[in-house]
Amino acid sequence: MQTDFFKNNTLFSPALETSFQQLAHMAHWQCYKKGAMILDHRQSEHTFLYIVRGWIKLFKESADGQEIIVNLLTHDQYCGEEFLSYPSKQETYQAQSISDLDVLTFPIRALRSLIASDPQLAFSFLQSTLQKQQELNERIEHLSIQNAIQRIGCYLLRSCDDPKNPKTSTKLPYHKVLLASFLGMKPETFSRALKEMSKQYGLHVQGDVIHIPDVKKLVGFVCQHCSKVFPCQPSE
Amino acid sequence: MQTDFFKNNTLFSPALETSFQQLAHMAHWQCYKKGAMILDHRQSEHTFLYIVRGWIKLFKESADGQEIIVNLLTHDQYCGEEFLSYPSKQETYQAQSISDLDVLTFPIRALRSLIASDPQLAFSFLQSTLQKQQELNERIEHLSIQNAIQRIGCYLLRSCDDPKNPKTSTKLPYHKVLLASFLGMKPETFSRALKEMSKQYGLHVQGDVIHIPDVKKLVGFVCQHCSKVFPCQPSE
DNA sequence: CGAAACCTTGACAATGTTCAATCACTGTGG
DNA sequence: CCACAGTGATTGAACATTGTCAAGGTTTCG
Repeated sequence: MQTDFFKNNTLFSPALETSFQQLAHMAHWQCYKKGAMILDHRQSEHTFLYIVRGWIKLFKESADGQEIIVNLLTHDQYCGEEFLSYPSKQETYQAQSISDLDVLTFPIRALRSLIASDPQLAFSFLQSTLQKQQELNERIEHLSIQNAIQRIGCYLLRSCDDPKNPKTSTKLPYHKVLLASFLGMKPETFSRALKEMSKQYGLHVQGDVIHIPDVKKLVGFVCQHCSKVFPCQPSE
Repeated sequence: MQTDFFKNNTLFSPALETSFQQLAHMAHWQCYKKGAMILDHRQSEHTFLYIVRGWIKLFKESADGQEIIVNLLTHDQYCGEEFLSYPSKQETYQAQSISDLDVLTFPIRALRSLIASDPQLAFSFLQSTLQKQQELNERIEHLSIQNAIQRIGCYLLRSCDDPKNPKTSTKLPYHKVLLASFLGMKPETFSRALKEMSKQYGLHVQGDVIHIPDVKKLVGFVCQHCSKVFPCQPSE
């Protein structure tokens, strides 16, 4: 494994010069096909996973056997950082690829000691974690106060190709079932909400490609209960 | 300000010996009455706030003027850590005391440079942030899959006096309106849910004191969709 | 004491879920 | 290449949950 990858990466590049060799040494590059199990509960506890290409699904099972989607992650996102804290009372999960996938895996213990010895790397992880925390706070806000249509609309607006254009479009990166679950609703609700949005806001849905002909109109409904207004600047 | 406080504190105690003086120097001890405004948007961006005694409410306003509860925090919890990242794209908020209150305030810039220079303190903040992240993940899980009764039940079970006892009780630390909003529901829904829980699970509600006569029975309903079972160990 | 905030309740509307049926799409083996 | 199984997506109807609005009771605090 080359050190170049780490030197050109937002998360790792602030590290001390001496740390790059160690990172390159502990990381393992792995490739998977779509649908492969990447981590089980036991493995997740010992693995920091950095995604280079593709998508993964993090999930758990509820007491009554339902699958709970924890997160959906893509390139330059990662998971397992929670196990850097020690002793860890964090929850484990399972990871599965939902597309062809390239990842880097790091043994958590080795990464933990490196971070503890490299203040610059520690600070970079802290910054990145705070950023992630912000995203979680947004998800909580949305689940608390937005209805299904608003949550979907918010997702579409944030993932659209050209936010500045008055009309734009976007392509869902994975199945609607997954997205529905990630947004905290049932697939049927998701389907009906999309249909309703077509009627109300002229959305054009063709498979996984969605065209938004009037961004402003959609924003007017989607962002009304939120603390921010698209393109998601604080509303005050 | 004495250094003793920091040396006996989970978050700060791992710091380098030389950092304690600086912490003591930059921190300001402040006391407020119930209902005081602690931080406005502008101030929140520059302040790390550590609560010594009492409760605060963090909140924002939505585009349509509703109050959004971001968090409710009490002693040994803190806010403002998100502004340690720099340049910060984090969202600001307002803070108000909801009880008599003692806090420590830190100017964020000074704290940021101290953390950047003290690897042990940086690592401690990273650990603490990861812990907080875990809690946010739990809130998301609960908002996604639990109904109103389950969310309330989960809150009551986690805050009850004696989790091991088959019967126990708890006292709400603040108004029901706040708790309802924190749990993502309307006050009316909260009120009706408590009533329903009295009927179904024998809860006895007297003002802000709630008695749970049969913990096991309540757990059977509350924890069924969750990935953990009371006292909140992973269910697998 | 009286005002204001908090809390509860009822009637009703809006939203979301469940269950079952159907259709569309994809990949596999004959 | 086609038949077919399996998954994903949509739809309808019945139902459950939550929100809204209005009214009235209760508590708190100056």
